[in-house]
Amino acid sequence: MPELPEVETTRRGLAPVVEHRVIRRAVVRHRGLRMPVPRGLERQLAGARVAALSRRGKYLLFECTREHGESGTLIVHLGMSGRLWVVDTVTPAQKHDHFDLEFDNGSVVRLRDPRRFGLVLWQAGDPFRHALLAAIGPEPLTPAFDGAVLHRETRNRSTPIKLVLMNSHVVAGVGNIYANEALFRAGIDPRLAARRLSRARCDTLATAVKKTLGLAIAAGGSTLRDYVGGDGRAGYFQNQFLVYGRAGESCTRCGTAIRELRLAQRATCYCPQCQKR
DNA sequence: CCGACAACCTGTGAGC
DNA sequence: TGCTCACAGGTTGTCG
Repeated sequence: MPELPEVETTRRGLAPVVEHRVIRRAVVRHRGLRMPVPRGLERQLAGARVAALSRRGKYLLFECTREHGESGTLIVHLGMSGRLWVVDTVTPAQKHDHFDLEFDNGSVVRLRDPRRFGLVLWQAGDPFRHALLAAIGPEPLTPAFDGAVLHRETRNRSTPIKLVLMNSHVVAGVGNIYANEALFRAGIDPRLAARRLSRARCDTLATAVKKTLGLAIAAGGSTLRDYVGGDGRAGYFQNQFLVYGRAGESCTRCGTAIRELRLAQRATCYCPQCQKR
């Protein structure tokens, strides 16, 4: 999927189009996403104004208000293959276009998600009352995530450090690509048992996560297959990958061949020279 | 609580 | 060309 940088890129592309605009109608063509698209969502959205488009981890939050009645939030997650971008009302929906948000100015925000691991949900009132958002870990790009958090979260775990980074209850939004990249940047072997990470290396790793995500956002995210941001443009961070997808190629830092193995069925790429246990 | 694993679903590319 | 298999950016639920 889009990881945090791709979701943030999508958010930045969509925000100028949707913020302060009124939703004319919502169209649901397929309710069978990872969780069912709630019945009555179309009614909740029609006539509502999007006050703000925000993000929490990999979740996009369309914060909706209305003149009369309760405000609430449209929660969208892109799963593995979801894309959200702007079309116009005459653009025909294609096979995997499951959801549209049509605005009063004729812009249509369209969700395409072939694998249907994504989510389209509604939460009345405070969106963080939703169980999915309430359970999520700190935002990695804020001070709420740091070496101290990582240290605390790793003390009692024997699982590989990479899987802790990818655990959304520990830190929000870090997926497979950026976990690999951040561990390289921090010089840490992805297989290292989490509890064996020293306090100092927790600081290094937290910093590396922030750096990696920040650079990726600045590059507009990574374009794999046909991902595009909310403004329809491709990201280019994939050209800056240091280890991900580079098995057999030489390490940019030391020249050693990058290796690949599987952790929890996920491709794990690392430099055996630069990354230590 | 932790950890390993299957499950959800479709598309694509590699290998034969 | 076409078949089969492994794998792809994520997350949840189940079971030990």
